[in-house]
Amino acid sequence: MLEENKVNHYLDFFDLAPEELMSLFSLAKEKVLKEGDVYVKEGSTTGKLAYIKSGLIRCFLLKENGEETTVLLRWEDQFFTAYDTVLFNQASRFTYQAMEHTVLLEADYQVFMDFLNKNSKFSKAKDYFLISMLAEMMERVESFVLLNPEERYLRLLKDKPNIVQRCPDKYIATLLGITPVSLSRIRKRLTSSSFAVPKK
Amino acid sequence: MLEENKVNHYLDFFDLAPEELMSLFSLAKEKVLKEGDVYVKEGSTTGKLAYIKSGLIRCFLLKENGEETTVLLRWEDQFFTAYDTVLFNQASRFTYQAMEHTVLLEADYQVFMDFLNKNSKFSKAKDYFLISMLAEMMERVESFVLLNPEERYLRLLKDKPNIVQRCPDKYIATLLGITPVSLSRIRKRLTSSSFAVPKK
DNA sequence: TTCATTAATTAACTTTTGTTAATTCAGACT
DNA sequence: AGTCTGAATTAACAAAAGTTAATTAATGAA
Repeated sequence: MLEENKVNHYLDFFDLAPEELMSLFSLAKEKVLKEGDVYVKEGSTTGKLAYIKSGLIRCFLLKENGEETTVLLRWEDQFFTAYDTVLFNQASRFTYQAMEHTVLLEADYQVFMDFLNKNSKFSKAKDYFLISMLAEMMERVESFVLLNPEERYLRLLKDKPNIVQRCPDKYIATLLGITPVSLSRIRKRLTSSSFAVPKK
Repeated sequence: MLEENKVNHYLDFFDLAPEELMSLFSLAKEKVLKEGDVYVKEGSTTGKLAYIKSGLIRCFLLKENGEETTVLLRWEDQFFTAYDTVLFNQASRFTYQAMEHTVLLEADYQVFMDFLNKNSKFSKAKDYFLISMLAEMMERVESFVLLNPEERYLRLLKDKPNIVQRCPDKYIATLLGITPVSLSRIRKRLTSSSFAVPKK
């Protein structure tokens, strides 16, 4: 289960009674991943909804040339799904891998949603995953049309300063839509312009 | 109202009875925009959900230097909202403008959602806007991390071939995260490599 | 501690994009 | 037809990013 302060946050946020929140959690089971473990493999069709209690998950595409492109990074207190399966109803083109020791609460997406649909008390909770994910993706799209690669890197540092210590640069680079070589140059430019670039 | 074939599509898609679908439409009213009309202005706090019966809407940010960056294009049969207001609960940073004669069905977002929440028959319809918007934004994010500007342009042409005739290049360019000059060069490169670039 | 492996940086070079400005093109209006 | 306006193209140059490969740094296992 969750810690006291997070439970209270969700009670408030979803506007639920404690028993109601408990009934939601009863649908989920805990899953522990160690660094490097694959949670969802390319080709998988398991429609899971997962909440990250702690840790870091990387969603990436393995290209024909053997290179990996990071599409998403999800960390503690965020939800995620293999969105190919849940949104597009197809086998996952992506692999979801733990970048560090990670603890998930996972539930079957459809079972969870059906449960939420049975009682309108849950309507707020039901929207939460979709809305928060959509909000984040909109911000991500904005960052691509409004910012250049250097600015996107700075924004990521602002959003999640310790990501640099938790995830290799080569994965961060492709997440930003650039190559690792280019990210290295950006870091150098920032350093030489007296910006405090986080050490690895 | 909608044409017969679209009504049938939504009855099927949302799994509703005709009367139920009608009750949804009764919440919306039609709004006609002519080319250049502003639908939502920067600073607005009206939380509307709109369905585009026909036409094309551009969502853009006006930057300090006077330049406009297109963040979204939405066309016929798509939903949209001033997402700043609905997702982030803040005044819109963006302006939504009709690029051509456009007919909308609009409803107050909160009134509409509250109505849908009252009856679980509507749960599928309720998710539809969020899921389809999220799916599209995920594809957009993918296009930025997996494709270069030329490939993003080609993908847009594939998704919506007539967009080139309906929207000036300078707006398409910023939507792709590049400058109008760069898009012009991409079009030239494609032409000279015997690709059939659509005429304006 | 040493060795092997992988990540990150640097270098050299090519390609693309950004920027600014000039030129050409197309549509709207008188 | 002629003029005006803004879009699109082109040009010229600077800046940044991609690519490939070499070098250095960091990490982990024996």
